[in-house]
Amino acid sequence: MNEKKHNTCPIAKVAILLSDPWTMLIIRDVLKKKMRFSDFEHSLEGISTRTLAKKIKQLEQEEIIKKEENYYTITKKGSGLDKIIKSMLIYGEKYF
Amino acid sequence: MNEKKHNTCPIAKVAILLSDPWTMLIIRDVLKKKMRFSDFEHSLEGISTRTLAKKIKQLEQEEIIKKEENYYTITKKGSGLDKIIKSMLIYGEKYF
DNA sequence: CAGGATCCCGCGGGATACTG
DNA sequence: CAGTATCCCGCGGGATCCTG
Repeated sequence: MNEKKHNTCPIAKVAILLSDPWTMLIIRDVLKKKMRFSDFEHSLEGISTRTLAKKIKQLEQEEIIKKEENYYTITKKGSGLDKIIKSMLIYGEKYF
Repeated sequence: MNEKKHNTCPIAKVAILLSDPWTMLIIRDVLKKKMRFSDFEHSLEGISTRTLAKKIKQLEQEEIIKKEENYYTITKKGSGLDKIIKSMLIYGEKYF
Protein backbone atom coordinates (compact mmCIF):
# COMPACT_ATOMS: atom_id res chain seq x y z
CA MET A 1 0.00 0.00 0.00
CA ASN A 2 1.52 3.23 -1.12
CA GLU A 3 0.06 5.94 1.05
CA LYS A 4 1.15 8.83 -1.12
CA LYS A 5 -0.85 7.68 -4.07
CA HIS A 6 -4.04 7.79 -2.09
CA ASN A 7 -3.56 10.92 -0.07
CA THR A 8 -6.37 12.74 -1.80
CA CYS A 9 -9.15 10.40 -0.69
CA PRO A 10 -10.33 10.87 2.89
CA ILE A 11 -11.68 7.35 2.91
CA ALA A 12 -8.28 6.02 1.96
CA LYS A 13 -6.64 7.93 4.78
CA VAL A 14 -9.02 6.59 7.37
CA ALA A 15 -8.74 3.15 5.84
CA ILE A 16 -4.99 3.27 6.24
CA LEU A 17 -5.30 4.54 9.78
CA LEU A 18 -7.65 1.74 10.76
CA SER A 19 -6.19 -0.95 8.58
CA ASP A 20 -5.18 -3.11 11.49
CA PRO A 21 -7.74 -5.07 13.46
CA TRP A 22 -5.90 -4.51 16.73
CA THR A 23 -6.02 -0.79 16.19
CA MET A 24 -9.77 -0.78 15.95
CA LEU A 25 -10.12 -2.94 19.02
CA ILE A 26 -7.85 -0.67 21.01
CA ILE A 27 -10.04 2.25 20.05
CA ARG A 28 -13.15 0.27 20.88
CA ASP A 29 -11.82 -0.35 24.37
CA VAL A 30 -10.53 3.09 25.12
CA LEU A 31 -13.79 4.61 23.95
CA LYS A 32 -15.45 2.79 26.82
CA LYS A 33 -13.07 3.57 29.64
CA LYS A 34 -9.53 4.55 30.47
CA MET A 35 -7.24 1.61 30.02
CA ARG A 36 -3.87 0.61 31.30
CA PHE A 37 -1.40 -1.47 29.40
CA SER A 38 -2.37 -4.65 31.15
CA ASP A 39 -6.06 -3.97 30.56
CA PHE A 40 -5.35 -4.06 26.87
CA GLU A 41 -3.38 -7.25 27.23
CA HIS A 42 -6.35 -8.93 28.85
CA SER A 43 -8.90 -7.55 26.45
CA LEU A 44 -6.91 -8.14 23.30
CA GLU A 45 -6.32 -11.78 23.83
CA GLY A 46 -3.47 -13.05 21.72
CA ILE A 47 -1.61 -9.80 21.14
CA SER A 48 2.06 -9.70 22.02
CA THR A 49 3.49 -6.97 24.21
CA ARG A 50 5.67 -5.86 21.37
CA THR A 51 2.78 -5.39 18.99
CA LEU A 52 0.57 -3.79 21.58
CA ALA A 53 3.24 -1.27 22.48
CA LYS A 54 3.71 -0.41 18.83
CA LYS A 55 0.04 0.07 18.09
CA ILE A 56 -0.41 2.19 21.16
CA LYS A 57 2.51 4.37 20.18
CA GLN A 58 1.10 4.83 16.70
CA LEU A 59 -2.21 5.94 18.08
CA GLU A 60 -0.52 8.34 20.46
CA GLN A 61 1.38 9.88 17.58
CA GLU A 62 -1.81 10.22 15.59
CA GLU A 63 -3.27 11.84 18.67
CA ILE A 64 -6.12 9.39 18.80
CA ILE A 65 -5.32 8.40 22.36
CA LYS A 66 -3.19 9.98 25.05
CA LYS A 67 -1.43 8.73 28.13
CA GLU A 68 -1.44 10.12 31.61
CA GLU A 69 -0.12 8.29 34.60
CA ASN A 70 -0.17 4.87 33.03
CA TYR A 71 -3.70 5.28 31.83
CA TYR A 72 -4.71 5.68 28.23
CA THR A 73 -7.69 7.78 27.33
CA ILE A 74 -9.32 8.94 24.15
CA THR A 75 -8.58 12.35 22.69
CA LYS A 76 -11.04 14.65 21.03
CA LYS A 77 -9.82 13.53 17.63
CA GLY A 78 -10.12 9.94 18.73
CA SER A 79 -13.62 10.25 20.07
CA GLY A 80 -14.77 11.20 16.58
CA LEU A 81 -14.13 7.61 15.62
CA ASP A 82 -17.04 6.39 17.70
CA LYS A 83 -19.34 6.95 14.75
CA ILE A 84 -17.30 4.54 12.67
CA ILE A 85 -17.10 1.98 15.45
CA LYS A 86 -20.80 2.31 16.03
CA SER A 87 -21.65 1.70 12.40
CA MET A 88 -19.34 -1.31 12.45
CA LEU A 89 -21.15 -2.65 15.47
CA ILE A 90 -24.52 -2.27 13.82
CA TYR A 91 -23.30 -3.91 10.67
CA GLY A 92 -21.63 -6.74 12.52
CA GLU A 93 -24.72 -7.51 14.53
CA LYS A 94 -26.86 -7.56 11.42
CA TYR A 95 -24.72 -9.59 9.07
CA PHE A 96 -22.62 -11.91 11.22
CA MET B 1 -4.55 -11.81 15.09
CA ASN B 2 -6.35 -14.89 16.23
CA GLU B 3 -9.86 -14.70 14.85
CA LYS B 4 -11.32 -17.36 17.08
CA LYS B 5 -10.56 -15.47 20.24
CA HIS B 6 -12.59 -12.52 19.09
CA ASN B 7 -15.52 -14.21 17.47
CA THR B 8 -17.95 -12.93 20.04
CA CYS B 9 -17.48 -9.25 19.31
CA PRO B 10 -19.26 -7.95 16.21
CA ILE B 11 -16.86 -5.04 16.01
CA ALA B 12 -13.95 -7.44 15.94
CA LYS B 13 -15.50 -9.39 13.11
CA VAL B 14 -16.06 -6.33 11.00
CA ALA B 15 -12.61 -5.08 11.93
CA ILE B 16 -11.10 -8.30 10.67
CA LEU B 17 -13.16 -8.16 7.51
CA LEU B 18 -12.07 -4.62 6.75
CA SER B 19 -8.57 -4.84 8.12
CA ASP B 20 -6.97 -4.25 4.78
CA PRO B 21 -6.91 -0.82 3.20
CA TRP B 22 -7.31 -2.23 -0.29
CA THR B 23 -10.45 -4.02 0.77
CA MET B 24 -12.10 -0.85 1.90
CA LEU B 25 -11.11 0.96 -1.26
CA ILE B 26 -12.52 -1.85 -3.40
CA ILE B 27 -15.81 -1.53 -1.55
CA ARG B 28 -15.69 2.23 -1.88
CA ASP B 29 -15.37 1.88 -5.65
CA VAL B 30 -17.94 -0.82 -6.18
CA LEU B 31 -20.45 1.06 -4.07
CA LYS B 32 -20.31 3.79 -6.70
CA LYS B 33 -20.57 1.78 -9.86
CA LYS B 34 -19.99 -1.62 -11.35
CA MET B 35 -16.33 -2.22 -11.89
CA ARG B 36 -14.22 -4.45 -14.06
CA PHE B 37 -10.88 -5.83 -13.09
CA SER B 38 -8.99 -3.17 -14.99
CA ASP B 39 -11.11 -0.44 -13.47
CA PHE B 40 -9.85 -1.50 -10.09
CA GLU B 41 -6.29 -1.59 -11.35
CA HIS B 42 -6.57 2.02 -12.44
CA SER B 43 -8.35 3.19 -9.33
CA LEU B 44 -6.19 1.35 -6.85
CA GLU B 45 -2.91 2.70 -8.02
CA GLY B 46 -0.04 0.56 -6.87
CA ILE B 47 -1.86 -2.71 -6.30
CA SER B 48 -0.50 -5.81 -7.99
CA THR B 49 -2.71 -8.10 -10.04
CA ARG B 50 -2.01 -10.88 -7.63
CA THR B 51 -3.16 -8.95 -4.60
CA LEU B 52 -6.14 -7.47 -6.36
CA ALA B 53 -7.31 -10.88 -7.49
CA LYS B 54 -6.99 -12.20 -3.98
CA LYS B 55 -8.89 -9.38 -2.34
CA ILE B 56 -11.64 -9.62 -4.89
CA LYS B 57 -11.94 -13.34 -4.33
CA GLN B 58 -12.17 -12.85 -0.59
CA LEU B 59 -14.95 -10.35 -0.99
CA GLU B 60 -16.79 -12.66 -3.34
CA GLN B 61 -16.58 -15.45 -0.80
CA GLU B 62 -17.85 -13.15 1.92
CA GLU B 63 -20.64 -12.26 -0.49
CA ILE B 64 -19.85 -8.59 -0.28
CA ILE B 65 -19.47 -8.29 -4.02
CA LYS B 66 -20.50 -10.53 -6.88
CA LYS B 67 -19.34 -11.01 -10.43
CA GLU B 68 -21.38 -11.17 -13.58
CA GLU B 69 -19.89 -10.99 -17.03
CA ASN B 70 -16.60 -9.49 -15.99
CA TYR B 71 -18.29 -6.83 -13.94
CA TYR B 72 -18.25 -6.66 -10.19
CA THR B 73 -21.19 -5.25 -8.33
CA ILE B 74 -22.18 -4.88 -4.71
CA THR B 75 -24.44 -7.39 -3.03
CA LYS B 76 -27.14 -6.64 -0.51
CA LYS B 77 -24.83 -7.61 2.31
CA GLY B 78 -22.13 -5.44 0.79
CA SER B 79 -24.29 -2.40 0.40
CA GLY B 80 -24.81 -2.38 4.14
CA LEU B 81 -21.22 -1.30 4.42
CA ASP B 82 -21.97 2.09 2.94
CA LYS B 83 -22.81 3.39 6.42
CA ILE B 84 -19.33 2.53 7.57
CA ILE B 85 -17.69 3.99 4.51
CA LYS B 86 -19.79 7.11 4.88
CA SER B 87 -18.78 7.61 8.47
CA MET B 88 -15.18 7.12 7.46
CA LEU B 89 -15.56 9.77 4.80
CA ILE B 90 -17.03 12.24 7.25
CA TYR B 91 -14.31 11.57 9.77
CA GLY B 92 -11.56 11.79 7.17
CA GLU B 93 -12.79 15.10 5.88
CA LYS B 94 -12.98 16.53 9.35
CA TYR B 95 -9.71 15.37 10.82
CA PHE B 96 -7.27 15.04 7.92
C1' DC C 1 -8.82 -7.58 -21.07
C1' DA C 2 -9.08 -11.02 -16.85
C1' DG C 3 -6.67 -13.25 -14.26
C1' DG C 4 -3.35 -17.73 -12.80
C1' DA C 5 1.52 -19.44 -11.63
C1' DT C 6 6.10 -18.85 -9.79
C1' DC C 7 9.76 -16.88 -7.61
C1' DC C 8 11.62 -14.29 -4.08
C1' DC C 9 12.27 -10.85 -0.56
C1' DG C 10 11.08 -7.80 3.50
C1' DC C 11 9.20 -6.96 7.56
C1' DG C 12 5.45 -7.57 10.69
C1' DG C 13 4.94 -9.71 14.52
C1' DG C 14 5.37 -13.87 18.04
C1' DA C 15 8.25 -15.73 21.88
C1' DT C 16 11.17 -14.90 25.33
C1' DA C 17 14.05 -12.56 28.51
C1' DC C 18 15.17 -8.39 30.84
C1' DT C 19 14.72 -3.57 33.28
C1' DG C 20 12.77 0.36 36.11
C1' DC D 1 3.02 -3.44 36.43
C1' DA D 2 4.78 -1.09 31.92
C1' DG D 3 7.10 -1.62 28.76
C1' DT D 4 12.14 -2.41 25.86
C1' DA D 5 15.42 -5.45 23.35
C1' DT D 6 16.73 -9.38 20.41
C1' DC D 7 16.17 -13.06 17.75
C1' DC D 8 13.94 -15.40 14.23
C1' DC D 9 10.46 -17.15 11.16
C1' DG D 10 6.32 -17.05 7.96
C1' DC D 11 3.78 -15.28 4.66
C1' DG D 12 1.89 -11.31 2.42
C1' DG D 13 2.58 -9.28 -1.45
C1' DG D 14 5.45 -7.16 -5.53
C1' DA D 15 7.47 -8.25 -10.12
C1' DT D 16 7.24 -10.78 -13.96
C1' DC D 17 5.67 -13.97 -17.36
C1' DC D 18 1.94 -16.71 -19.35
C1' DT D 19 -2.84 -18.08 -20.98
C1' DG D 20 -7.72 -17.93 -22.69
